[in-house]
Amino acid sequence: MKEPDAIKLFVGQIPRHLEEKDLKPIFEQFGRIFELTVIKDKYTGLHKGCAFLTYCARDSALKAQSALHEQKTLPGMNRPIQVKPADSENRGEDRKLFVGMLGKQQTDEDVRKMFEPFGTIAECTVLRGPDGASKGCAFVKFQTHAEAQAAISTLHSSRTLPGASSSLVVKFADTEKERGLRRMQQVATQLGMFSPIALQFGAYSAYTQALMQQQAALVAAHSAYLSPMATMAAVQMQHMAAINANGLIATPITPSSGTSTPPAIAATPVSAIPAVLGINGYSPVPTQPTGQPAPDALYPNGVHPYPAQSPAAPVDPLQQAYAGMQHYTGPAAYPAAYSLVAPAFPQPPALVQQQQREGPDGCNIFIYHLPQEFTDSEILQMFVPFGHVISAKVFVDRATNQSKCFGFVSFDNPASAQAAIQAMNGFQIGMKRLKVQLKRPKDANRPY
DNA sequence: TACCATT
Repeated sequence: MKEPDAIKLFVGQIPRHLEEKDLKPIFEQFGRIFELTVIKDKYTGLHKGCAFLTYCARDSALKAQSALHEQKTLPGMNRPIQVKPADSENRGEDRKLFVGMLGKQQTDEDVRKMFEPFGTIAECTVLRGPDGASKGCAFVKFQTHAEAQAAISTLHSSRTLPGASSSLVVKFADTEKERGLRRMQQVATQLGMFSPIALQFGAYSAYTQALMQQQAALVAAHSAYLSPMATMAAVQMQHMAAINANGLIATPITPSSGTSTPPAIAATPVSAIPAVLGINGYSPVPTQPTGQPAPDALYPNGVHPYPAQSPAAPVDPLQQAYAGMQHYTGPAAYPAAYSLVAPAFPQPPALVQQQQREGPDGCNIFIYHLPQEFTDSEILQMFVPFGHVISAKVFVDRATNQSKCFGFVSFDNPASAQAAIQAMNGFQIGMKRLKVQLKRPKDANRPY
C-alpha cells in the first residue's frame, strides 16, 4: 500500500475550517494518498490548522513538497502553506535554534544569510504576529547539531542589530517540555504569582489535571458556539486553573514524622495575602482582562485543597476527558464551565435547578472529613469544576448550627461523580484528608 | 528577553 521509504509530511498553515475531504483534492494531484489526518487538539478536538500527510510513494511526497511548500497560500491565511517532512521523520530538536534580538525589519532571507556560513539550513522563519509584524526573533534549523552549535559559538552575543535593544541571542530552541513550563510561567506572571512552589506543584497534581480535562471536555462540548478567540481564552483559563488551584497561597508542609506521606498544604494565614483575598479594599480576587475573577475565587476563604496523592497518580487523562465529553451534550453542562469561561459563551446559562436535590444512582457523592468551616458554598465551589452540580449540601447539627463535617454533592451524570472522586478522595486540607466516595443508593444494605 | 502549528 505504501512504499517502505515513504515520507510522512507535516502540512501547516491550513485554514481551520478545512477537513480531510477538503484537503484531499489539493494533494491528490501529486500522487495517491496513503493517509491524511488533520491534527486536532487532544482534549478539545479543535482543528489545529495543520495536518499529517503520507503518500503511497516517496516520490509523490517530494513532488508535493517542492510544488507547494511556501509556494501557495490557502484562502484566509496570511502565510504560505508548509509542506515538509514531519518532525517524527527526523527529530529536529537538537539542531533547531532560537534567535532573539533581531531587528524588526529583518526578513527570513536576512536571517538565512547570517546563518548560512555555518551549514545547511533546513528551515528559517522569522516569527510574526497576526498582523505580520516581526516579533524580533526567529527559528533556524540546521542539517546537523554540530552546525547549529557552530552558529551559537560564533554568533551568540556577537553584535547588536539595528533596532534591537540588546545583543543577538542564539541558542537551542525550547524543547516541548520547556515550552510547557514557559507557558505556565507566563500565566503565573500575569497573575502576579512568583512562587516557585506554584510552578513546581501547579501542573502535576491529580486535581489540576482532572480540572483541566474536565474544562477541556466542557469547552469541546460547547465549541460549536465558540469563536476561535473565545476558545483561546477558555484554553488559557484551563492553564490558570491549573496553577491557581494549588497555587501560590499554598504552602507545603513536610510531615514531622518520618513517613513517606507526600507534602500536604496548609492554609496560609489570611493576613499574608490581602491582595488576593480582597482585604483592605482591594478587588476581591485577581481579575482577568475579561473582567472575570481568576479561579482563586474558588477558594475565597484561603483554604486550598491539595491532593495527598502522588503527583504521578495514575489518572488517565484522555479517558477521563472523553468520558466527560460523552456526557456533556447539552446546556446542562454549562454551569460547570461558567465559573472559568463564562465570557466565552454568548448565551447565559439556565439557572442550576435547585428543586432536584439528588441525581440518579452513581451521580451522588459523599464527602467526609470536611473542614469545620466549609459550608454548602465551599463544597459547591470545590466540586463544580467536575460537572453540573445539582446540589451541594453540608450537614449541620440542628442544635448548634455547626457543620457535621460531611456532606453530599450530586451531579447530573456519573462521569462527573467519578472524576470528582478520582481527584478529590484523599485530598488533604489543613490537617484533614477528604474521604470522597459514591453515596450509597437509598436501597443499599436494606434487604427488605 | 521574545520560543510556530507536530497525531
